[in-house]
Amino acid sequence: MNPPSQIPESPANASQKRFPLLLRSAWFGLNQSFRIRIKPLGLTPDQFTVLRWLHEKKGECIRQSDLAQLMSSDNNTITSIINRMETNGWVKRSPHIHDQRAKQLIIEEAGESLYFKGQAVAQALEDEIMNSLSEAERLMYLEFMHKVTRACLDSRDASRRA
Amino acid sequence: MNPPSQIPESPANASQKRFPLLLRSAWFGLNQSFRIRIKPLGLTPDQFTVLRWLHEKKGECIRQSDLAQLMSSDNNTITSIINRMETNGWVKRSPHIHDQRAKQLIIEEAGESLYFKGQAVAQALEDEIMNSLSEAERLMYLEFMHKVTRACLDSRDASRRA
DNA sequence: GGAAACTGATACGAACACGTATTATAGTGT
DNA sequence: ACACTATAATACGTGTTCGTATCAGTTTCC
Repeated sequence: MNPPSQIPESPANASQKRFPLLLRSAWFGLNQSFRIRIKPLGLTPDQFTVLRWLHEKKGECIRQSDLAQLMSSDNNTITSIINRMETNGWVKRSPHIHDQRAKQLIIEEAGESLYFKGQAVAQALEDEIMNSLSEAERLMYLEFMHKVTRACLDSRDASRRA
Repeated sequence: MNPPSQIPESPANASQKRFPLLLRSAWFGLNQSFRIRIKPLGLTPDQFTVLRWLHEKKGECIRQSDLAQLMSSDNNTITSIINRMETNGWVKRSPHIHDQRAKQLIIEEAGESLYFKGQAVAQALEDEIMNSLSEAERLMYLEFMHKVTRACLDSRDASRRA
């Protein structure tokens, strides 16, 4: 009675151009690709993201809640990620100078070394994806994406306040 | 010694326009906003996505592995989501006609009713986000996004085969 | 100075993501 | 018929996401 189970890939399917579906697939695809590629390093994508921020903000005082903001995440998630990474000796917690509730995060040498290895993989992946657009398209796309991302985060903040 | 902890929001920060960061923030923002808004329905975003596909593909024979493909997910995750949703009486598993290994997924009335309520919320959210672009920009953006999404999924598939 | 409101981090539990292994069934080639 | 390979679903373990509650320290306002 039913046609054989097939995944419609390219038919005139309107749902293929709906923003939420595209965003979900793009994120899952990118994340899964990156996960597979950095697995030999013993890193997960989220752990790499932590290392990236701590590297780029080195010299600044980054608290766990700052990292949560930077990663569009929350304090709960950061706590559990940092627990594992501290156990592995990639980052360490230091007391904050002015606020005794807060903990300053510092990237360790082992973590920095891992970061550099992961960064090469990340850059190659980013270039590969961005090559699907021409130079001119890419500039416009990133501009649009920036606006849309802003709208998504604003919507979240509005929903939280409501 | 260090400047006070602050989240740089708008400075000339090149990392603000990097695709992986934008994609991550957009996805997290959208997903978090949607989660908050449909929480009163007792649904999670992923459960809603399941309902959406089962509704849109109603009449076709959808196996769990088909759903995994449609959602850019995998069989493990689908199994556990369907377990919960079956317990709630929103979907049910039927034996597949031609393949005794497979299970056909069918949306129940309670699930369909929930879907319609969630769909109203989802559409409002999508419209709200898309309003950050003009009509012309939106068309171009969705076209670019489609290409980029395709590239992300292709990259994942290539990484899996490697 | 002191009560109230707020914030940073954590504990705990539910839901989701994903890797590996296992079982049952299908398909393939000889 | 037979071995070989592939696929559908599941069980189990680890890591991530997020809500709620809790505790300690901070800020605000009277």
